[in-house]
Amino acid sequence: MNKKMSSHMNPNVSIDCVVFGFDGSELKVLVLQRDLRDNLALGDDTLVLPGDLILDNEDLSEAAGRILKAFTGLKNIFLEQIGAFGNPSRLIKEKDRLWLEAVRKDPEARVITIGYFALINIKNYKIKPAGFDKHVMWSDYHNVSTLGFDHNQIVNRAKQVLRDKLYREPVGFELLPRHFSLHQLYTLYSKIMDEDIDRRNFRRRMLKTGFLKETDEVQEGVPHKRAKLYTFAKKEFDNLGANFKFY
Amino acid sequence: MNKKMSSHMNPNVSIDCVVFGFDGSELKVLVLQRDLRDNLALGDDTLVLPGDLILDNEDLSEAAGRILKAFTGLKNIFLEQIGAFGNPSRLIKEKDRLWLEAVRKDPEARVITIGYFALINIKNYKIKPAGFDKHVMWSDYHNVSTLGFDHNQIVNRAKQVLRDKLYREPVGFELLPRHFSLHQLYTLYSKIMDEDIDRRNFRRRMLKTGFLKETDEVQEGVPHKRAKLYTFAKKEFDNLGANFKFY
DNA sequence: CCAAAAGTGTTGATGCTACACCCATGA
DNA sequence: TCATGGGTGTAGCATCAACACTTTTGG
Repeated sequence: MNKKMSSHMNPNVSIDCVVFGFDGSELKVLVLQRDLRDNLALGDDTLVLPGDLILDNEDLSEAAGRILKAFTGLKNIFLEQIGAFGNPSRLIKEKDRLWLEAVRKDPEARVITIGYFALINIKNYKIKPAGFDKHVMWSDYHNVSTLGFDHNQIVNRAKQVLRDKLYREPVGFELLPRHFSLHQLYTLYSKIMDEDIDRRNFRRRMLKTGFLKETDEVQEGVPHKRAKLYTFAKKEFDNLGANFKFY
Repeated sequence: MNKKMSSHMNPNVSIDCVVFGFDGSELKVLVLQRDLRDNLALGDDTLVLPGDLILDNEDLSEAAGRILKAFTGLKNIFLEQIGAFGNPSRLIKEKDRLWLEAVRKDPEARVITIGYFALINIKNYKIKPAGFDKHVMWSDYHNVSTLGFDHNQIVNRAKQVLRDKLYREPVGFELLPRHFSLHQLYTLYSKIMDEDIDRRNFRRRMLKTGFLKETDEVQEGVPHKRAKLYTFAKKEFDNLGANFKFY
C-alpha cells in the first residue's frame, strides 16, 4: 500500500472490489476512507472502494482475494469479475491526484482497473480489517456515498450484474446466513430488485425449485410466529448442471 | 504494430476482439495469421484474434475500435466489452514468446488483455484489411481453430455473452443486412443458440414484438417462394426503454 | 390485546409448446 | 416435376399474477 511495498506492483493495472453485504434486513456496500487507510494527512475524507494495484505474478482473481482479505479479514468468499474500467480521465480529479502522488511509486501512470464484486453476509462473519477497522464502513445500497475516481460507476455496474444474476444463479444465498427464513430471502430479493414482489408467489416459486431444504430450526425470540429456517442445497444444485432459473 | 510505433503504447494492457460475422447462413469468427501480419518469418502459422496494446491516451473502447478498423476496414460497428483476462501464464507458450520478442518493445511485460466482441454482417460490408487481406479469415463458429495465447478462452466467453444477450437485447440484427427475411433471423438464432427452435413459434414471437417492420421488398432469384423482407425498427425500440425480451 | 410476521389456495388470464399442410419459385 | 423454403392456426397445457384471512408470539 505504500511506496516501499510497491516493488513488484504493476503500475498500470489495479483491482477494485464492490463488496455487497446483507445483515438480514438491509443491503450495504463496503467503502473506506482513503487517507486514513494510508495514515496520510491530506485532509481528504474521500470514500473509495477497497482496491490496489496488482502484483506482477498474481492472477486477477487472486489479487481481488488478497485485497478483500486485507480490508475485511475474510477469505474464500464469493467473488466475480464485472469488467475493466479504463477511461483515461478516471484519475484526474484533484483529490484523487493528490492521493496518488502521495502513495504511488508512479503517480502519473495510466491505470486500468478491473472491477470485482463480492457477496458476504454481515451476521455470519465479523469484519476485522487489520488495523483500519474504524475506517471501513457500510454504505447504504440504494444511496451509495459519492466516491473517488470512477468508483460510483463501478458500483453501478456491480449492481446491474447482481440484478442480472439473481434470477439465474443462486447468488442470493451468499448474502444470507447458512440457515435463513423465507422472509429474509424475500427481503433480500426485494431490495436487490428494488421492486415489490408478491410474498406468496415468491415463496411458492422458491420452494418449487427443490433446492431449499427445511432445517429443524426455527427463529428464536421474535415477537411473532416463529419462521422455519431453510438452507440452500448447494451440493444438489451443483450436481444438476446450471440449467436453472431462480424464479 | 512494430517497435517504432510503440512509443505511446502501454506495455501492460492490450485489447483483443472477437468479431462474429454472419453471411446469411453461416456464423463465423474473424481470426488472423500472426507472423504474416507483421511480415515476420518465424515459421509461425499460429492463428490469433485481432488485438494490440492500448495507447496511453485512448479509452478502451476507442482502442477496440481502432483495432477493428485496422483489421477489417470497418468502423461504427457493434462493440462491447466482455471482461479482462489476466492469467500470469497467458503468454508463456513457446511460439507466443518468440512472437512477443520479435514484435514488442518490452516482451517480458505482464500483459492483461481486455476482451471485446463485435458483430457484423458479412454481406453488407466488404472487409478490406489494409494490406493483410489474405491473412485475415473467417473461422467456423462451432469449430474455431486453435488460437495463440488464451484466445480460445476469450472466444468462448464471447460466445457465452452473445448467447446470454440474444434474447434480452436486439443484438441479432447487427449480424443481418438491413433488410432480412424471417428465415435468416431464424437461422441466426438457431446457430447462436445451437439448438432447434420451432419455426412457427419463432416467427410468431418475433412478429409479436412489434419491432419488425415489413418492407415492400421480397427475396429475388431464389428457387422457391419469395420471402418478405423485414427491417428492425431501431428508433421505436430505443424509445421504449429496454424493458424488453426478444423471445 | 396489540403489533408483526408466518403461513396457506384458488381462479382467471396469459403464454408456451407441439404439430402438418399447401404454396410459389427456379432449375 | 422436383426440391426448397414460405407461409399459416389451434388446442391443450403450464405458468403467472392477483388476491385475504387466520395463526403464533412477545411485549
